[in-house]
Amino acid sequence: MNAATKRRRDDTGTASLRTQAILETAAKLICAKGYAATGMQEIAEACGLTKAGLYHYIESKENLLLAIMSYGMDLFEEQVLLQVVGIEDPVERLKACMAKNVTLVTRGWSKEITIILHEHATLTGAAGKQINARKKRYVRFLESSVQEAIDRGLVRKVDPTVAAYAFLGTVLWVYKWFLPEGKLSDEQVADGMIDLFFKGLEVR
Amino acid sequence: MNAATKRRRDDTGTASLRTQAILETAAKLICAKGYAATGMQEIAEACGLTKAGLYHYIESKENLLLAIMSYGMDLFEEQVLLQVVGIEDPVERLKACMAKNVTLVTRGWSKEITIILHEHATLTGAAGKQINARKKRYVRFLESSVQEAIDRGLVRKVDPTVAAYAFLGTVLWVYKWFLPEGKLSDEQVADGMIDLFFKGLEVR
Amino acid sequence: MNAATKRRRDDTGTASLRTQAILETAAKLICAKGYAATGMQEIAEACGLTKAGLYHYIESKENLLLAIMSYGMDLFEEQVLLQVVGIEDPVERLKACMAKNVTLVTRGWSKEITIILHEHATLTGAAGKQINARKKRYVRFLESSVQEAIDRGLVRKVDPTVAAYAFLGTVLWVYKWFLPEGKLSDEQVADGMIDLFFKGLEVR
Amino acid sequence: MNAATKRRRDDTGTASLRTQAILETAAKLICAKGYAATGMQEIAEACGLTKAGLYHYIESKENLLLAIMSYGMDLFEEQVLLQVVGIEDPVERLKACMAKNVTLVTRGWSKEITIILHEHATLTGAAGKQINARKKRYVRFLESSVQEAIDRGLVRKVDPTVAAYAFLGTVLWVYKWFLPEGKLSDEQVADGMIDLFFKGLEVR
DNA sequence: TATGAATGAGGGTTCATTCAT
DNA sequence: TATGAATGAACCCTCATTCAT
Repeated sequence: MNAATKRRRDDTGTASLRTQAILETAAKLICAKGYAATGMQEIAEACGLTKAGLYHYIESKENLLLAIMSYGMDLFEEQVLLQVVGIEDPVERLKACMAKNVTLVTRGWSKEITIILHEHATLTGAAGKQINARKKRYVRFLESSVQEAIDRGLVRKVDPTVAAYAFLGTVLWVYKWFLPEGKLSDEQVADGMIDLFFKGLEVR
Repeated sequence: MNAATKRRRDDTGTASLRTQAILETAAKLICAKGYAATGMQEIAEACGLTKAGLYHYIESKENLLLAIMSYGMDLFEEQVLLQVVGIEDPVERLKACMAKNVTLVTRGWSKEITIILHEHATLTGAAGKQINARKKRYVRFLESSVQEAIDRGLVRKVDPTVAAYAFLGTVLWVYKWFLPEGKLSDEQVADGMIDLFFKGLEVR
Repeated sequence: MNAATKRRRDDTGTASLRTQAILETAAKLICAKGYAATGMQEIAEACGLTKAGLYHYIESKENLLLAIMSYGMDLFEEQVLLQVVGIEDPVERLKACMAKNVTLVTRGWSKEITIILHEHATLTGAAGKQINARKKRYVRFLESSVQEAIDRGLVRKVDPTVAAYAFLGTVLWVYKWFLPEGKLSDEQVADGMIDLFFKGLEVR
Repeated sequence: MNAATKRRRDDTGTASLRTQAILETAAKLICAKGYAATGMQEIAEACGLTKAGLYHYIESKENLLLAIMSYGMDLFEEQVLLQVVGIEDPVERLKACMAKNVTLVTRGWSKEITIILHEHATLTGAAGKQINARKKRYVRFLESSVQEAIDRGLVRKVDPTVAAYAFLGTVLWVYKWFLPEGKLSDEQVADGMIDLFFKGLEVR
């Protein structure tokens, strides 16, 4: 129960400023090169530390990834879920959610989100379960919002699971191709996708 | 530059039967564990070869991945693109394309497709460009089909690029969550997604 | 079931000539500096190999120690136990055993024996159990020989366990102080200890 | 060369109360896991200190081992040698010595003794010489006691060196196998060994 | 075609130790 | 006295690759 332990992390909870900076740096690298292809050496150097020095702030490489992903999930929940759960109309809720979600992915802000998406099978064991549980919660939220909309007669009778995953695919695939300097602005993408997802491609 | 090299493959062209079998085996492993996490040792063993023996059939690990991906693209083009390019009605063409594409992902057939999707940033340099060019061709095909449908007044005026990537997200994200033994059959997923993508979520 | 596995070791069984040489070299180093203080680097260098090359012959450092100890136990059983188990008179048997045992320790032959004695608590888990079981067999052999001698009225009524461990202490402690070039020859030590152990220190 | 150093210890001389407690704690760990396998981190933690804090009390890990061993030798000399040097009859002296020595090893009291015995080759250089010199003194004491007994006609004519090392082997090997909760009490072991060593195994 | 042997580079991690505060 | 931060060196081990046979 010494000070070091206290200040560092309470298991993926809040971290010291320095630790936060390290997570940030590590996320940038892992996002760019992939988890497996990014060495601790490299991360340490990017942090202005030696490999050994880096280990004052993290427990292991795996744990570092978990911390990054946890932070990413925090970010997502704060910037997406928390912003929309209060919306009463389930269709408006889903539309707002899609907008927030696309923006989160398109804005350069969040390498963490990209990492969560790309390294979806990297973490195994307890750590993997921890992250997957939080992802699952999002799927459930989407499913139940769709179901609620169906019950209210606001949307057509579709399978909520298929709809949820179609929603996610539409929104998250973006990380694979979107370029901030490309011909499409993030708003164009968000608006276009909402329009498509809710109104469909075909003429009415 | 020995005889073996000459006979082997003309760089992602047709391969000998034995080489084909090796690609198959390697794909299974890489699909299951990821490229970086799959060792040459492991691959060699699974092929009933020693590491050194394996190198008679492939040039390098990177090249092996390229070969797998190229084969995956062949497969995709043969089983998806080739089946639908002939369809005159652009909407029917896109619907058939989506059906074929979802099926390709859901059916266990093609670990190669999964690898192409997951390792989308692993290959760098010339090899990466080669694959990306073929992917781009698919995007262009989707975009122009959408544009054609718009021109004919069959679908609403949407941004063809956004539509193409929404199409892709909807269809390809499936590899991240679909389980063959899950509660949804592959047909349910394909039909559900076509329905959603073309008719939209909201009531008309 | 490839050739490599076949030729190498059938789990601490017979080893290839090269492997034998490596065990020999490693034993010399570990004997001199202790297991924990001897690096794989060092061992590899002494074998004229790189670290990576060394790993073609061994599985791990722990396994290397196990192999050395197993070989030492083989040596011991062959040069001590096997030579004396056939002797009918239990007292003569124990005397011969002591002679052989002292010689084994004093002769420079066997760094392996020294390692077994010194690193008696280093190996844990299954490997440790394996070696300990063989040691225990030796203790049992001594105990039952003593008991047999008591039953025949050849030796005084003493606790066989105490006698067995006194025997072992007398004989094995030698490894801690004996120097081949010292003032005492190995025969003097062996004879002196047999005399002492069986006749006792005090005048009769 | 700060104030702390000055006050601390005059190299294996008397230590402050706090230092004593640290030696005690460190000895417990080193005894249980071995010198090489015990980390400074671990020791510091067990002392309720950080690694850096620990270094206010010790100079180095090697020096810590020396201090423990020195303290062990103090203990031994006080509890064994000092208790028996005054005994006039050399045979009684040796018997008492054996009794005290066995007890010292069997009683859990002294991890330090176990460390001295087990890590007999760990300390090198000046530190190693220092401890070995004290050990040698014990051997000389045993040798001369035996010689004295021979001169007085109390024991048979044996080589005093062999007798001394047989004595030590008998008595010290105990640390390798004795368990406080085993079937033999420490008194049984001590009595049995004295009986054996002085009267011999064979019937008279 | 296929092998065992071998390697250089690097993997993540831990070590005892130092030092400004 | 005691700390957190930091380090260089070393830890055991695995990697993709090469090459004589």
